[in-house]
Amino acid sequence: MKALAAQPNLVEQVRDALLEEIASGRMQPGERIIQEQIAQALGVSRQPVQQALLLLRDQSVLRDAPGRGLIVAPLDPDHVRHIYEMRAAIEGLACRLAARTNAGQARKQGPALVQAGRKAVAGGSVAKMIAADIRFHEFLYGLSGNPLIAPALGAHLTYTQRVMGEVLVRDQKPRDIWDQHAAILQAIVAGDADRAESLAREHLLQASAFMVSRLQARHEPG
Amino acid sequence: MKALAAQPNLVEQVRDALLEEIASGRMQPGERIIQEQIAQALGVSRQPVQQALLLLRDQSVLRDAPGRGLIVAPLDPDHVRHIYEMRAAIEGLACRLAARTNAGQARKQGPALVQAGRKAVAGGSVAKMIAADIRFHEFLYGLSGNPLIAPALGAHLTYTQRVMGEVLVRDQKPRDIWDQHAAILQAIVAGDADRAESLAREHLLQASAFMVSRLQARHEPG
DNA sequence: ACAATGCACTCTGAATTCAATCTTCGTCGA
DNA sequence: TCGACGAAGATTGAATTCAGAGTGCATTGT
Repeated sequence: MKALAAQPNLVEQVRDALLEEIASGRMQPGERIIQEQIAQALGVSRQPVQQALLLLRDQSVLRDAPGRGLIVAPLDPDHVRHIYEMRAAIEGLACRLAARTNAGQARKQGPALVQAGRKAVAGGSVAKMIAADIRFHEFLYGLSGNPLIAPALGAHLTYTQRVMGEVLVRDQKPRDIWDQHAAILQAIVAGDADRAESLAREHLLQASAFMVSRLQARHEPG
Repeated sequence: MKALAAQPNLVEQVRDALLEEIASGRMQPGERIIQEQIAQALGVSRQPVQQALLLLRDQSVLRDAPGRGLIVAPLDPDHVRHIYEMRAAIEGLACRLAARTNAGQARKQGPALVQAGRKAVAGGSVAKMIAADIRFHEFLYGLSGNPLIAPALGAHLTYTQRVMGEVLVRDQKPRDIWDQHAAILQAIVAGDADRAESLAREHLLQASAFMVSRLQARHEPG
């Protein structure tokens, strides 16, 4: 018999709902968070809301605004740079580990993801491009065999998602990223750990430079 | 005027108290956590306790034990290995960044920490050795200029602290780690990012191998 | 004697209530 | 007219209460 999936508790549900709101842009950076509002909107009490907010604050998706509670963390270019630095380091590790221990699974499941990504780009929907990109990166985390990687990057990925949403809407050069993804995958399949790591790093550093410059361009003249 | 230190809220205090209990070994791995007990022991209600537990669970200091609440996460050798992999990647990044941007501060404040560490080793107190080690590593995080690094490793450091406590009590070869620390510092001061990164990685991979082997040796015959 | 069933107790997740703090708006005085 | 003081309102942190789920023990039947 199959274990029936215990529905996640309210805290998880609230957290996911908030992440969705933020990632989609329906909650703007800087926007103030009022527990009671969230609670009413979701039809729960303030208690699980408060706990979910605590978790999000701890992962700096939200930020303390002394005196006025919590706000959605702004899309600070510096912060974006910091996030990509972390991602470069950790995903580099993920690819190194994946190449060393999981080349087989990479060969089996990877190409489908790359293909899906290229299709999303061809389709032109920003949301789908972002979703495909994130799925690919999460796939890498899984391949690594180190269960600490995914949660460590979870919050940052959400943030990244927001940034990509902001940036890609009007400026899309996402074609080449799937070439890079394919190259990374190839290195993993080949079991070349050093190469997989350095490709992943380069990929993210490039993405970082791109995102930061776009964000700054958007802020300065604005 | 100095911002008067708002005393941390109860959640923080409870979390720190629990971390202290766990790190010191007064709470054993596998031991069950009962909210009401903690609350009474600390003289607060269950509410802040519950929130602190949530945070600790999210950082896998605690673990779900389905049906019986939360337990202190056991000292699993695999988990230790995973932690050190992460640390190697992230601290490698920290040292690279530090070398690139903060050599001056490293030169000014680093040597004192190394000296303090060597003194702690000479003194023979395990608690002080651990404290000095952690202070040095946190110093590195600060030098990096990336504020995401410290919180990302915070929980893992606590865990590491526990492991070191378990291991070092009866088996101490901690002399050379301060030579390694000194070498890392030197590379940072010299602004040699590549060298700083690779030294940091090596340092942690060695530490990992040491800790894991000791833990396994302790588990298998026991 | 052993296994299965039922009951009581414990514990957690969630809701509700309470108190303290911070903000903001209005008014008064210089 | 500008600034300071004060009161009212809003909002959060914390305590208390409530309900549901699970465990373990006792009891009963084979």
